[in-house]
Amino acid sequence: MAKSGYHHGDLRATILAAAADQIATDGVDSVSLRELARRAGVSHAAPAHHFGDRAGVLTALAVEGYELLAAALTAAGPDFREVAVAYIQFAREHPGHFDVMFRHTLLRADDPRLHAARLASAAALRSGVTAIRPGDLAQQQATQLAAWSLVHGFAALWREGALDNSSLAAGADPETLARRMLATVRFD
Amino acid sequence: MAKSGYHHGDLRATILAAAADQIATDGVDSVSLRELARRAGVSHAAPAHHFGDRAGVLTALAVEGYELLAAALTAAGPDFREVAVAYIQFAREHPGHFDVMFRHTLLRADDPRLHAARLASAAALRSGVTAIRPGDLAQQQATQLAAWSLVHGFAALWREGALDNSSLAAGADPETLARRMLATVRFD
DNA sequence: TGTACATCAGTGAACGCGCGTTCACTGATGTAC
DNA sequence: TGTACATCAGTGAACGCGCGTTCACTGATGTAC
Repeated sequence: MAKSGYHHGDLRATILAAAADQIATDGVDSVSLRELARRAGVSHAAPAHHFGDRAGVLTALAVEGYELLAAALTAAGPDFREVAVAYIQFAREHPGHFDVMFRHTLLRADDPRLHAARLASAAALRSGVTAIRPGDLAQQQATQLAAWSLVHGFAALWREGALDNSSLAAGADPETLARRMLATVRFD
Repeated sequence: MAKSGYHHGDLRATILAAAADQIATDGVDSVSLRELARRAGVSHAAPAHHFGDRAGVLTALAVEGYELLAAALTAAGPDFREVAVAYIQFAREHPGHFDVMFRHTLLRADDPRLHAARLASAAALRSGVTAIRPGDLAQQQATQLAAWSLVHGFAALWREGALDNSSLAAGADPETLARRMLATVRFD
C-alpha cells in the first residue's frame, strides 16, 4: 500500500480499476497494456509484471466481476425478483466488469479462478430461481435458463445502448424499467 | 458480377461475407481492413474504396443483419413463440452479423440505413408480442421489453459460449433448449 | 542495532509488427458520337 | 461497327503510429545473522 517513489505499492488494483473505468467509457477495444500503464502513471512495461498480457488483465477483471456478482446476488436473495434486480444493478454499477465477463474470446478460458468465480455466481443466481419453481430437475433448469436469459438480456441491451433511443425505455431509470418488465413475467 | 483479372466485380459483398465469417470464428476484434482484403484476395487498400474504414464495414454488416432479422421475424409471426425461436435461430445462423449488431461503439451511430433497419426489426419483434398482450400501452411496452430481453439474453448467452459447459444446456441443441425455456414463461 | 544479501517491483531504451491512410498509378467498363 | 473519352475499381509503394515484448538495469523492501 505504501507509495514510495519507485514502487507503486498497489499497482495491481490500480490497473484493474483503470481498466474497469476505461472499458465502461470507451469499450473494451480501447484497452491496451500501454494505455493502462499511462493511466496508472507507471512505465509501459510495468503491467506485464502483474498480468502477463491483455488477456491476463481482462481475466482478472472478469474474476473480480463474477465474485462481486455472486456476492450481490446472494445478498439480494432469496426472492427471485430481488435477485433479478440485483443482477441488473450489478451491470449498472460495474459496467466495465460486466462488459468483459461474457466476452469469452478475450479471456483465458482455462483460468481456474475464473471457472470457480463463474460457478459461484451461477449458484447464487440458481438459488434465487429455485424459490419460484420447486419440481423436477429438467423443469427447474429450463426455468433457470429463462430467468438468466431474461435478466442477462435486459442488462446486455441496456449496457449496449439498445434501449437508449427506444420508445420502450422512455425516460425511466434502469431499475424502475427492470421492475416494470419483471412484473409482466410469470414462471408458473 | 463478372470476374475479370483486375476488377473483382462483387468486392463489397465478398468483403461482407468474409467479415461475417471471420467474426463468427475469431471474434470481431480480429477484423481489420487488411485482413479482409487478404481474405478477399485483393490489395490491402481496396476495402477502403467501398467502406471507408472498419466502422464502415461493421456498420454495413449490422445493417444487413437487421434486415435479415426483420425478414426472419416477420416470416415467423404472428405467434410469439415462433417469433422468439426465429430470433434465436437468427443468432445461430448469422453469428457474425449478430455479434456486431449490438456493439454500438463499433458502429457508425449516425448511419441512417442502420437506424432504419433497426426500426424495422424492432417493429417485427413488436408485432410478435402484441399478439400475447392486448391492453394499455405501458403494459405492452413492458411486455415487449421482457420478451426482447428473454430472447436476446438467450441468444447472447448462447453465442458468448456461456452455456457451453453449463449443466443448464446439457447436450441439447439451441432450438430445443430455447423452446423448453420459452415454455416455462408466461406473460399473463 | 547494524550490515549483507536475496528478492521483488518498476524503468526505459530498443526492436519488429500489423495496422490505417495517402497517393500517383493502371486496367477495365460504359457511353457518346 | 469503330473510336475516343470519362468514370470507376483496384494497385502497390510509402509513411507514421501504437502496440507487445525483450532485456539489462535500478531502486526499495524484507530477512538472516
